[in-house]
Amino acid sequence: MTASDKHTESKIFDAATEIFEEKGLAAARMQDIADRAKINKALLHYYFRSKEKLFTAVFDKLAEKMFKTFASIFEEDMPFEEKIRYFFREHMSFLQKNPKLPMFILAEINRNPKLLEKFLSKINISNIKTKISADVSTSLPEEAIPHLMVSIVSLSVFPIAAKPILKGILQQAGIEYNQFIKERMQVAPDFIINALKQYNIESRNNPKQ
Amino acid sequence: MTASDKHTESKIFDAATEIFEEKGLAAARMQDIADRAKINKALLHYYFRSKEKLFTAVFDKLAEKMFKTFASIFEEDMPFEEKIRYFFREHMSFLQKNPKLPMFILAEINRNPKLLEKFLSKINISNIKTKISADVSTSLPEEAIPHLMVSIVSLSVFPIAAKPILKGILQQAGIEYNQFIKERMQVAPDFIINALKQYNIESRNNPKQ
DNA sequence: CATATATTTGACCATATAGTTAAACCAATT
DNA sequence: AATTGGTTTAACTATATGGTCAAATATATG
Repeated sequence: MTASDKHTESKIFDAATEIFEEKGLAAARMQDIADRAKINKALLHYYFRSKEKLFTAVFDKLAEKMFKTFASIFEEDMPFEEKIRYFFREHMSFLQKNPKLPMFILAEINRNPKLLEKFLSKINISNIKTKISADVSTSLPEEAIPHLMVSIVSLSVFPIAAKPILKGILQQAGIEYNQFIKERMQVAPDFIINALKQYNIESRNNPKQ
Repeated sequence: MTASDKHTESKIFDAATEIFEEKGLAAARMQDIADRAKINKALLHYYFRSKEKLFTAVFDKLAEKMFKTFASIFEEDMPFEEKIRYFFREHMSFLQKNPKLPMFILAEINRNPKLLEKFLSKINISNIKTKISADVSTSLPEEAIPHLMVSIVSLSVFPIAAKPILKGILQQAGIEYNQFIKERMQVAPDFIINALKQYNIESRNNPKQ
């Protein structure tokens, strides 16, 4: 048993991850995966019975990886503002290192919503709402929490998911994409915190009831 | 020549639009398109020489449709706040009627960035920056304009592009997706305007130089 | 060492799929 | 009615692709 032999399964898995992330399920070719893993195509079917099974293995791993990064909003014990800033730093630098990840997850779930079910069961929404609610209870009504969450995710994920388009447009404006994303780690939390502060001010001037 | 004969080409085009939007280039099948158009597969090749050509025709039309909806930010002659609200109403109700559109464009450009070039040449970035800049010149420094633009697009497009995921998560929280999007037409512009107001307040308290 | 077990490969197979072709059909023109 | 030109179809081809298999090779075990 040579050194490389032992990792055959993980070599295949890694190659499959690259190909699937790049091309998506439909455009990915088993032969391409075999080539990238530098093994015979039949070995793919020896370790993973079918393309579908191999894809599911890869997707589950990547979806796990993706959803995990959202946890940092909830786990850390810090003031709300600091938490938002922390989240954007952590989350966006993670995404910058895995730029294909969000688009892959979005596109594949879009084409097969069944892929989502496994992960939905792991998420406890009301728990999340409660935690965020505690953070911003002084400034936001309960109903606004889901909107705040969606805004946070939109502002962090979209600029990465739309990388090729954004990169192209920024280029025309003489702006470097990676630098722009770096700035966003600061700009986006500022934006959110400002919006909430302003809300606070307005609700103090016009209190409900 | 019967009534339906005349529309063969557009029947094919419409069917292709549906299939491509739903499945993407790689997963779309010429046979499926023919079936949906209720014609023979050979007719596809009679009117559009190849799958690639048919796809390009469809993509160009849809990309045009997509990018056009952003124009409303720039063309209308109204105060900035009103313009933002107008944009979210127009843009998001358009997207709600075409929910597959943003994901289709994003995914296909992601897999083949060459598709972008044709449209980049049509966009005059500095012109757009100038227009927005004039709107918000009192409250925002020049460098912040691209970030504002990206935030606006993120907040409007992402919740539609991520529809299947968002719908699933909202369902768990007992929230109806379409109602949520309707609310967002109001919530998102509020959010943006609040953020800018607050920025204004802070920069007045801490003026540069 | 001999036997069993797991891994790897090259050569296949069946099917799906984009694309082609030649003939049929239809509608207008003379 | 015959001719012409555009349209439509059924049948077909070539190739790509996921998947299989039996033989070969390596590895572990008695």
